[in-house]
Amino acid sequence: MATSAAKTHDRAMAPGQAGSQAGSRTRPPTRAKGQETAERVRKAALKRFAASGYAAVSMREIASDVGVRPGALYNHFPTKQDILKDLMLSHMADLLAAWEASDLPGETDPLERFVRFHIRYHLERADEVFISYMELRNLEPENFRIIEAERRRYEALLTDILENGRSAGRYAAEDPKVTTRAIIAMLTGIPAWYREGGRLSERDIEELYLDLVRKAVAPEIPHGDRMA
Amino acid sequence: MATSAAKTHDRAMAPGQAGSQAGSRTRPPTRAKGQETAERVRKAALKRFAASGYAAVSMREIASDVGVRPGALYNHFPTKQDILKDLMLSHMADLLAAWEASDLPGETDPLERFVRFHIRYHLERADEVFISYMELRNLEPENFRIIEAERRRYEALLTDILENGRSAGRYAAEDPKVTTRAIIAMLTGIPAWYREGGRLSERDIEELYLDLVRKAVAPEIPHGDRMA
Amino acid sequence: MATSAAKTHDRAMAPGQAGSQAGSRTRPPTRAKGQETAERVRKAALKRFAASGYAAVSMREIASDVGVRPGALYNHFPTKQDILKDLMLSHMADLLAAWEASDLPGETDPLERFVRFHIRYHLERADEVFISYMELRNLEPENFRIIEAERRRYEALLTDILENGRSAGRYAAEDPKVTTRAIIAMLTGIPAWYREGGRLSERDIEELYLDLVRKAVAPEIPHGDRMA
Amino acid sequence: MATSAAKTHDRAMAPGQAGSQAGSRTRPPTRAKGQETAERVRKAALKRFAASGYAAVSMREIASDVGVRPGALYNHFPTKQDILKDLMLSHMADLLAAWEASDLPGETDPLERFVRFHIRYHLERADEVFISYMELRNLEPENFRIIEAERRRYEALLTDILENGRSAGRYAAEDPKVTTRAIIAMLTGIPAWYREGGRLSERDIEELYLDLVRKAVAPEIPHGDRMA
DNA sequence: TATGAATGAGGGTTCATTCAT
DNA sequence: TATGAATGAACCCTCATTCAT
Repeated sequence: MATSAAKTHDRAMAPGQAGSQAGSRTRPPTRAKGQETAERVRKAALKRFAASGYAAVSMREIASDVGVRPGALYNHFPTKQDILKDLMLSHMADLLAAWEASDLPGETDPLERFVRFHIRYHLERADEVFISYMELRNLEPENFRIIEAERRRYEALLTDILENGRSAGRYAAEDPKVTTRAIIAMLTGIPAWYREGGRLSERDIEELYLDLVRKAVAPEIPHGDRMA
Repeated sequence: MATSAAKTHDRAMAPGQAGSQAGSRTRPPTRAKGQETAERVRKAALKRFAASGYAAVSMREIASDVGVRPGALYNHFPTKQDILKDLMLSHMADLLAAWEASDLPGETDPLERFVRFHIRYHLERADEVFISYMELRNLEPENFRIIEAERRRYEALLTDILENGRSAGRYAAEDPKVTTRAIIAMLTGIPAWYREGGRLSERDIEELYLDLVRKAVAPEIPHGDRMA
Repeated sequence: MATSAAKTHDRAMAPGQAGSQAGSRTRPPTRAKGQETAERVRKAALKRFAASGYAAVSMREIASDVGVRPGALYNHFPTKQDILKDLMLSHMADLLAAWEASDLPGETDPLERFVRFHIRYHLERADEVFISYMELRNLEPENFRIIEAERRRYEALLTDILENGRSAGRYAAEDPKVTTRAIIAMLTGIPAWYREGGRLSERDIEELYLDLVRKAVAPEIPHGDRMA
Repeated sequence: MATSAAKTHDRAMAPGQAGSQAGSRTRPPTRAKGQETAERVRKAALKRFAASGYAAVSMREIASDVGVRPGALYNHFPTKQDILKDLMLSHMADLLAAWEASDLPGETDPLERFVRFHIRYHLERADEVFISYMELRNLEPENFRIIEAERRRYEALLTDILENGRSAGRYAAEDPKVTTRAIIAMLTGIPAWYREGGRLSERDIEELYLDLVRKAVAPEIPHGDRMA
């Protein structure tokens, strides 16, 4: 599946990303054991940040989850902030890479592709998504800028789709930028309430939201039933 | 205006609510000076919580904003958690009261009324709205339950509208509960990016989102232009 | 005695000094109990810094000496550095104030007055003197500048004496600035080895050093006994 | 030059000394590369200790200066304390060896020889001298005793000179031990303020201090100009 | 109603050192 | 001989909160 490829890709990139943060006291782990520990740190921090919020999570808690003393974390990440940065950067990189790799077979409408991709990815990676929205304000300014740029890149994908669709007469989003935000907000809200095993399957959700989105940007308003 | 009536109402209730929580060690302040201080605490906490998140804000910061020593805060709120609870409870009470009071003149379609009300209220009270979404996880369980109940009451307003509209054949939301969440997520996302004085006025936003919502729940898809 | 007056003076000044360090989170203690604690902190820190050096002393140790939890220290001094600064500033202020107040009865020669004053004061306040020489490098740059200026003021006292004495033909210090440093280094070295109750009394020391200093700056070398 | 011979001598002895300290877990390095690294460690530690003080310098900083990971330091010195001990022992050995080797041509007065030697050596090896005075208290008791013994040996050189000179009627130091300390304190203070390229050359300093010392211990006080 | 002073817990981070590789 | 990874202790400091005044 697309996203698992992305996951592999991401982890393959990670050392490069970490290496690019010049001046940090902590080199990225190079030995197998260190790489494993670093990955466990990422996973523990992700879970904790998603559950309690960055500010409410202590390095001691993360260390305890990982099964290591607090000081050992600093062999892998120079600061707590860097763990957050790493998680958010990886997430955005994964997300964009997964989009590139997502070529749902038999689908031709790009809007449908985007909606399905977004829902699936966001349900699958709920924690990453969650902290990427919630912890933006806990990023230091420079990190914030980087993440914001990635986010805009992602949103531009949908804006392009809407604009192209409008030129082609397929959709009628009056203001593609606003519509982009509206659709993304709508879709991104799903993981906040969706629970597996509930009344609706993931596919049900996809269909329902796809229908809402399609109609919202449909080129024409049906005959006599405008409201008000 | 509707909301100012609500505000009065809310403030009148708030001490009573606080007093009713069993075990509260702090008497509600009764003198004018104390009420003023309490209000300044609420305002300072609101700004800070919205800007940095509950966990990242210290009582010292709030006290400093208010112009008082930390210890003095405890004459007005028994704990930091109670400040958060107070803000969120007031917000939900205000929101529902404002809805009751909102009778936009000349409007007849309830969905339009809801959309316009929600956008206006959420842009006007962006900080309250923001913390009400962001700080849910920092509420103690009982407080969380109370807030969640209020939130569901508010969402039920829209669900009812959608269900009634469907019965009447005016809208065609296949799954009104899901559609409610979709619409509310969409609308609630606005304050995250909307800036006064930007390209679009608040009224422009209202029209654009109203159009999206109307079409999304429109009863029929026009003739031959389905996507794909 | 001169120095006890100075001590009183110093403590009377201290709040003013502390108050002048704008922006610090910690106000100088205002209530009697707080003033007492602050004084105990100063004393404990002085002893510890003199014994082990600033860098090797922990706030925990100071707190423990004072009989208080570490956090309580921060009600009196914003940082560890501020304790050091306070000690060194007070010392220099005390020293200069004590010089002003030192009017040894019956003495007329200013060089003698200086030598006796310096030896007495430095033996009496050995800890303050010691940290003022040893911990200069642990002062933050601005604090360092302040202390250095005070030190130069003190040294200038002796330089003036030597220059005036040279004009008057009483002494023959060829280079009064260098001679100042030489004399002060010589005298300041005393507390490093002098122990009360040893072979020599404090007065013995005074006489011995006074003799060395007098001869060193004596205007003429006696007849034929130059060395070499 | 005298001191470079001493330097060679010292370095030749140092490993042996280190090896002779019972219980040392670290074999003295035998291969060329290790010896080089050990020397770089000494140099880096010397600079850092002189600049910031033993307690304020971390093994990580030293390792970083050397271009090596902290763990590698322990191949050369068993503990941080041993680096300090090594530096101070070497310094004292060097100093005494340099004195032995110092036979300034044409000089006959031993006091002049001592003064010139001391000033030159202390200006040339300012860092070693500095830490040997400043870091005494950071030596473990046994190391302290060793260093103190060496220091007394050095001071005894001057005391002997003064005593012999007094017997011979050349000088008149009333209390040779006190005078020794006075002179050494005076001379040792020079590197604290002397800067190359300043108003005075090293030779100027020598002459000025030599003059002060000579007069201070001159056998007679010139006729009528006693002070007071 | 507010303050100054304290507590006890815990925050992120650094430390000297060890040791398998 | 050097490294990467870990330990366990300690670092300075901040926290929410209490309480006598």
